[in-house]
Amino acid sequence: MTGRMAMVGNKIRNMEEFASVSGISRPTVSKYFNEPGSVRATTRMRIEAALELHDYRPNIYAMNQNRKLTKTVGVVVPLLTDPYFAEIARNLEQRCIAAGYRPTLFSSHGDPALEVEVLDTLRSLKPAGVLLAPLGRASDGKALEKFCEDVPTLIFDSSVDQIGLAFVGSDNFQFTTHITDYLCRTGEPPCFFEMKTPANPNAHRRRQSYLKAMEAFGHIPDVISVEGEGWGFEEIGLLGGHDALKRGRFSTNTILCSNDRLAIGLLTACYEQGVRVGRGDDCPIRVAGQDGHPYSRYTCPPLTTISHNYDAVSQTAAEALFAAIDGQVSAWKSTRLEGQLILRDSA
Amino acid sequence: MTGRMAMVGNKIRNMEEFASVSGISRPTVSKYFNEPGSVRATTRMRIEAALELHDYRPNIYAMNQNRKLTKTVGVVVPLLTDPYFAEIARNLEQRCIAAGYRPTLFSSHGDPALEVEVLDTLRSLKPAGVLLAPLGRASDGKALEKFCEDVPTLIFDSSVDQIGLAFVGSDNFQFTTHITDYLCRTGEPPCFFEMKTPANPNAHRRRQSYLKAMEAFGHIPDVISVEGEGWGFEEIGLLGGHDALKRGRFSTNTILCSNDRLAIGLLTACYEQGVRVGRGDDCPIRVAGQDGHPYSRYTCPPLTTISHNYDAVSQTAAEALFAAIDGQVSAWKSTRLEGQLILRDSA
DNA sequence: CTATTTAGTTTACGCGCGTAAATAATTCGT
DNA sequence: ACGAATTATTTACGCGCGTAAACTAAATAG
Repeated sequence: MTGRMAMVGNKIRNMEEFASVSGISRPTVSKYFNEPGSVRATTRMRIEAALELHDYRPNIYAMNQNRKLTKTVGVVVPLLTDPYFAEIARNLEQRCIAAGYRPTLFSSHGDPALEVEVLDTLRSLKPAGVLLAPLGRASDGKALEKFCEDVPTLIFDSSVDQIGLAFVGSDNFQFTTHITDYLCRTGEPPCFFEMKTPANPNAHRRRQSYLKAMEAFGHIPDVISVEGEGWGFEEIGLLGGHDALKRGRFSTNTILCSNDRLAIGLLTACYEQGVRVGRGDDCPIRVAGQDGHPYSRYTCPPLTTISHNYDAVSQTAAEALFAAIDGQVSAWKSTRLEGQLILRDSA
Repeated sequence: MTGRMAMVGNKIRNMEEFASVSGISRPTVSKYFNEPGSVRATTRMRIEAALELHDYRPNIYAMNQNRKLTKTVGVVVPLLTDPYFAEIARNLEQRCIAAGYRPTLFSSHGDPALEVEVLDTLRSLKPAGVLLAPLGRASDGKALEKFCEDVPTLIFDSSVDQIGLAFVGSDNFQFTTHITDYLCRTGEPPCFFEMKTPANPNAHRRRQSYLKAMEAFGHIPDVISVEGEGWGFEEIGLLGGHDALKRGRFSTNTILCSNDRLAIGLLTACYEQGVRVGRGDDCPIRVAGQDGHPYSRYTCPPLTTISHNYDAVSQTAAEALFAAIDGQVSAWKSTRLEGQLILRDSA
């Protein structure tokens, strides 16, 4: 229930009118809307009292026309239909609102051309800042770089060069090292299941990290790279999994997937071939993922994975952006947060 | 690759400047940006040639300030982290772009208060129209109705009274009747697994439809309503499923779930209790869902479901809205599209 | 080639608000 | 209670573009 009731019949058309009914001058009312704390408490209360009665809202187009920086914050993710990005976008959105910004959500839908268009649209919105998760490998690096010069942009999730204000994401080396370590300690050392041409640079880090970890533990690594383009990871995992299973491609009984969506597809392939997955003695293989995907709890068996710290990533990203918007200049830096191992039945 | 290159050094600051460098008067340039087809072909080409060289974009705030209706179209869904809504939002977004509108995406995040806030925000954006999927039962009906009076709004997915321009969604009666029929013909008649207090009115239609279908087939219905509030359907299905399995609550070997997300949770519960699901003789139960959730292909076993016709729903919804925006008045009507049975291994 | 239609140009105003400068009123410290 | 500091008011201008009116140039028809 908002407090708006008993509105007086005559609608307020603009700030001028609202100022007169509230008994405050227009410039002061203007100040109030741009920063409620910038007017005296008594004045603020009088304005808010008038607001209750007349439910006036300033015209956002007129507001933003002259302002150098708007209160808009753009949030861009590569693919909103991926629950991982949907979840982190939701998280960021709420932080923006809490900080007094107006978040606007965009998805590149896995398409580099669309990503550039989104950036163009965003530029014309004159946002105070942008939280951008690039497509990765497929991104138009030049376009991203140019955009970052024009608009205060914080890169998250997957880093592309050293652009923008800063980078915040997960420590993919720690992810893979940690879960590889776990798998080695609890059973056969894992082979690594991944896409041959991943869309995301994090995938490369994870493979490298797997190779390094296996070497450190004195095991022979085995990477299974499956075909498949685009962002339909589950389907790629399914098809690649079927193929690898049929050809006996897995050299150990433990499979570490490059990400959870791939693992979800692989689990389905295992199921369809009657291969029971889990850590029990009756299970011929174990499967683990990486990301802490919202659905990883509900796979069969529930997926052992190493999860992003969603809260910490989005909090760090949002706060870094807001600080930069507030003028706190600081050198570019990369923050990579550790993930948390989530032990479930699949491995 | 956009055609923008070789930009001249001096940046264009406004339409006045752009008009002069393109050799066209400002009012004509203004007409062009509002409707490229409204200027002569030769003029259009001259403007577009200048556009290649100078990459000017009109200030959208100044544009929208005076225009009665903007080119913005709001797309509102109850929960963007639900891949079903994410998918339909993506679909609608692309149709808006194709039709020359600027879609803006909003999620109510399952919160009625947020839904009202989204509507308020939307109102101040002066959108040409809105595609709104309400939260349902929890929505503030008064607020929705008032909003629909102010803004051309098309309701989709779940209908709330007879508000807005029209309603477009799926025919939930057909959904449940069809899949119930299938289940009855291929094995034991199903019992119905649902939430006791569903957030969405479609759930009520589905239960009623189940009851009616069972009666028509001469079977005794059995509805299992599980506890649980909110939008975490998988979790509710998981907990409710565990409970129902332990207590031997399912009266037949076939379970029809009110929706796919509930089914996903139930499948996990079955797995965790060692109950094999499928239509084979070795499987003690069958499970079916409803919605055609993007992940239903990847459950174990893959989920038999009845799928929304995503394309048809979004196309019908978008076209109805665009027609209304173009001034084609027509009486309120409700369009409910049939779903398609997707046979997989779970039932 | 002229009459007529169609499209572009000039000119001018207004939208709703940000914002600056000078001034007036209020608050606060002591 | 007084002067100093803070905050509000008055006045005025401009942002970038939509849009209307009167006019002029170009395209089209016959």
